[in-house]
Amino acid sequence: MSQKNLTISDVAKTAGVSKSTVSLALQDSPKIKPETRKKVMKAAKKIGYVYNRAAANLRRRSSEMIGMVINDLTNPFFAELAVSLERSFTDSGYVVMMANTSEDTHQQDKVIRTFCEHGAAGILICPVFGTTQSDLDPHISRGVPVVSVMRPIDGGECDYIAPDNINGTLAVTQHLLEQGMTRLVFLGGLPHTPVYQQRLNGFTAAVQKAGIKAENIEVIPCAPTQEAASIAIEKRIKQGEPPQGIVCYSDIVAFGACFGLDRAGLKVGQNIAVTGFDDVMACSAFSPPLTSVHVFTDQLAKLAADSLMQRLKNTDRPFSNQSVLPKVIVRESSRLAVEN
Amino acid sequence: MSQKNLTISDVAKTAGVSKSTVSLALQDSPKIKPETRKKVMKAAKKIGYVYNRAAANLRRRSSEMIGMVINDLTNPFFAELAVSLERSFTDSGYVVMMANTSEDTHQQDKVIRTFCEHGAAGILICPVFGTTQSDLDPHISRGVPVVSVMRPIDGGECDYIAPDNINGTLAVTQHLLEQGMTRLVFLGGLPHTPVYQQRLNGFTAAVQKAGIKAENIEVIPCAPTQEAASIAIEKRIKQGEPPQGIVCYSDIVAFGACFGLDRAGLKVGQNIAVTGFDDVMACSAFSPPLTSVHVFTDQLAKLAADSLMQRLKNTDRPFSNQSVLPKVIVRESSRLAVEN
DNA sequence: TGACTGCGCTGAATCGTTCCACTTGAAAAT
DNA sequence: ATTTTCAAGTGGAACGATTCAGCGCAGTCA
Repeated sequence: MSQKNLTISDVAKTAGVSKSTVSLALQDSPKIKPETRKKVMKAAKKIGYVYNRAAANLRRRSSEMIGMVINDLTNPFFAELAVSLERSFTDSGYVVMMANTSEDTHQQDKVIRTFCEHGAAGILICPVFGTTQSDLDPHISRGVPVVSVMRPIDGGECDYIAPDNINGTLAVTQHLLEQGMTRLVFLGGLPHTPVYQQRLNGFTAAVQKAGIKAENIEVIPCAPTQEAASIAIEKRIKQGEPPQGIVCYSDIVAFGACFGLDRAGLKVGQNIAVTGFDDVMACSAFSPPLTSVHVFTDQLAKLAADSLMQRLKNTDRPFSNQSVLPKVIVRESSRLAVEN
Repeated sequence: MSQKNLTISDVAKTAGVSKSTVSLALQDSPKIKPETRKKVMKAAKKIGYVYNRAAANLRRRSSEMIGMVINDLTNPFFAELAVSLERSFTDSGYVVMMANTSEDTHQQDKVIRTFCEHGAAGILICPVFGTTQSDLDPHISRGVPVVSVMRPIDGGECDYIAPDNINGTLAVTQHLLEQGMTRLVFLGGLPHTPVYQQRLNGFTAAVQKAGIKAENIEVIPCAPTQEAASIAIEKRIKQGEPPQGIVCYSDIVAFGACFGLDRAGLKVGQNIAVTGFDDVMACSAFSPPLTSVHVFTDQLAKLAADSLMQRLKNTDRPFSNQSVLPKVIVRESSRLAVEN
């Protein structure tokens, strides 16, 4: 049955050299003559040898593997971010393994522990809301660095990379205000989360600066899902005079809002303006194309990956928070007909 | 600096027992008295010990880790499927590591190899279109089973699980025909792929059975993205009398089609019917809610996970193809106003 | 000729765990 | 009283790689 695993020794035997030579050859060591190396490679290919990285890492006491922990892969924004992150790491020669936590703390604990048990060199995490440093500690091997993206870790001894949420919603709200709108809604998001606070703060700052009267401003939180958002906005529209513009917590919320408004008989981009946040790919293909706050996902991913890789080289540098200034991308959903 | 890794021996020392005892205690062996076990656990927690699964797997020559290879995580359907699969495996006590290939064969080769190098017990793959068994072979360690989902592997020596694409589009096309429509379009998909062939075949079978004249049927392939679909359908509408119904290759295509139709001034669910395939979560929150072919993602995931786990127990059972009969979910996008 | 250099390779210890073969001490069976 | 059995735990050889000290050998130099 030859169930036996093929090892470096088997390669050595077929190539007629020693174990050590094979090992060095596989690592492209200059101590091995190119000719010998070729011979080794050929032997390896011939018998179908597959490197055992676990064994290597055991001896070498380090790895190139980084564990990526994502809160919700069914959210297009996080999926796009995850893909970007993965690319950043693999471009630098690291190996990425990914796991989804479905916004569940237990699942999150489990996957972090699993990654550490498998010898991850570092952890990149989009944490579940409310994650604290002491949630993570027991599962992380000593010395394994953590970098968090998008959401902070409470008491976190780690680097943290996120878009500048405040200035993002500030800018997009100003974009609506500049068109002369005076009755605005901030829609979506979970009130107890820091990201919500920041995005709402940006919105509030903009309307206050513009001197808008408080009674013309509404804040309608809801779960950041299409369904919740569409229901919430539909309900609001039924209750009375509609606002002129809706600044949404995220693109997903904005999509939901558009569907809800459509059902309520309002025309987004004509009777009413809607803006998103994140600028996922679907924004531009949407109808009407959705104005959104572009957060430079690729840039966030690159910063996050770089932070983690820096820290792998140099454990004891101070922790840093980095934020990326987003940019408003104006599309049709926020252009109103002149009248009304 | 105490950079030294904590091992089972350190735990043994603090607990005042032997290495072996700790190992057995961690595995909940009945050879260890509960009392001793408690003592060991306490010691482990106290010093912050983290199990080294790589070392264990090395010795034990097996693992509970399965590698999941996904072609495109930014596609909501595959993201939902991936999450479902992950849950199926973790529910059975397996550890899942995931990687995205972005529909790139090289990336796919790389992640498969990486999983094998890290000692994956099995591989679950949504392969890039066109993947053949001989693409995979060189990267897979001897005896590691592979299960593919959604898309077949050419010459594949593996189990294969997918929805019954033919009957899916057949049924949804019939749903349109039953409403008296006679001019239909099949939109989207890449012609050289098996999934496209099957879905188109189902469509064709339905219209033929209904005796629809060939000149009333159009097939418009395009990349299965929102953008491509919206452009393709918009162009088609400009060219002349619109069809009554559009059967789309996938939900993503259908979303794009709806946006394109909207821009072209047609009202989906009133002037024209649109149907999707996959029934992703966003279908029901869409406006109008999208009629789609529900493929029972959870069931597919469960079958796939079970197949892989079966094969891990019993290597030499014959390979099987399983398909799940989908179900048409009728929503507003396919209900036409009586007139027209 | 003998000492030295350095290239290319090898032998053996080691990483953290598992698990088989063994020990030990006490209780049960003869 | 002696043997047997058993429960609970220990010792140490693997697992498949890395890595370092060292070895033979050819070439160089004085």
